[in-house]
Amino acid sequence: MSSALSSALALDKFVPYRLAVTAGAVSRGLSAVYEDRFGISIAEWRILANLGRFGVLTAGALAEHSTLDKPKVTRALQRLKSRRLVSRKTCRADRREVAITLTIEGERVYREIATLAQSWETQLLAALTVTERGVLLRALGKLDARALRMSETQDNPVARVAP
Amino acid sequence: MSSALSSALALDKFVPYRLAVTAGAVSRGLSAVYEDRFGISIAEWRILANLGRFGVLTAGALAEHSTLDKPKVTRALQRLKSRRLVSRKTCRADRREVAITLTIEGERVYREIATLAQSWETQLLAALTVTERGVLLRALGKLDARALRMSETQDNPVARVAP
DNA sequence: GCACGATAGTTTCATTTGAAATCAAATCAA
DNA sequence: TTGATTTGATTTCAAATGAAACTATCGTGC
Repeated sequence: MSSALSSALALDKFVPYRLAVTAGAVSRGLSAVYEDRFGISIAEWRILANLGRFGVLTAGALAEHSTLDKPKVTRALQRLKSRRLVSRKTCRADRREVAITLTIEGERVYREIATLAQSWETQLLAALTVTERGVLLRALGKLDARALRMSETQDNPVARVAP
Repeated sequence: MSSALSSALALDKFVPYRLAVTAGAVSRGLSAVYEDRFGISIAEWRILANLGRFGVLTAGALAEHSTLDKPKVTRALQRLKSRRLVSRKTCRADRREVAITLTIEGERVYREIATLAQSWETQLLAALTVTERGVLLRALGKLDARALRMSETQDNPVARVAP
């Protein structure tokens, strides 16, 4: 019935669209698990996760690792600080920087959520074969790198993407 | 140096995180291409794309197809309407529904962006082998379905995910 | 018919967002 | 030094967001 354009874009095979949809569904599904149980937002969880993984980080490093913008990091840290899950200390060497670490309580919460997140992921990945999981992760890495590279060269008229 | 927790979650292998990061990079990269050139937002493009693909759709169907919430659809439609890229008509059969179609100009813009988007995707996918592309799309589909299913059964204590 | 609840779409409003401005400290140049 | 510039982090503020309330219409039972 509905008169689609002859040369219409096949959205169901269009990778940017499919990525956005799946990432959204997965993100909402997982965050629901810890948001209502711990009152932790996605941004807050990303920060906890990176602190759990890397130990000490500055606010800027956190922004980079967790791909959050600076104001989001500042605000998430304020909430985490007020709940005593992280502690902040201006760096001796460069007093513009703030070193962030998990408190004991922060580590406890991190570990609880990490366990939950991991078992949620296990259930999710049960939908895939082992091979598919490997290819998926590798493909995501390649696409990520390529997308960033394309964005860079986009703004910069001198540089070109290699063929 | 940085004292990571012994049992830390390996973020670089954690699928929900990797999906979010890659989807974000790809989405930003692509939208930059049409946002500055056409002044079309992501939500607006999704609507154009679905109209281009399906011809006529109600606002509700658009929301479902494009995974946007209702207010977002309403507002995106207002902007598209004011730019005369879509036309609205209340349905004869059920006068609560509004049938949306692309105008001639809307079709033109749709086709232009679709062409751009497709060539952008081609450049992106050059990072992957043909096999990887296939596996990626299939995996995304499976993950999407599974994530939705897990979210449903989460809220509903009776249902359980099959093993 | 007329009340009832359900559904499509819009609007409201308190919250969230993020680009740009700001502040503070470090680094560079003269 | 001292002024100019850059960099890390925070704050501001206008715009976007989305849950809930609302409006309009539909279908159903009485």
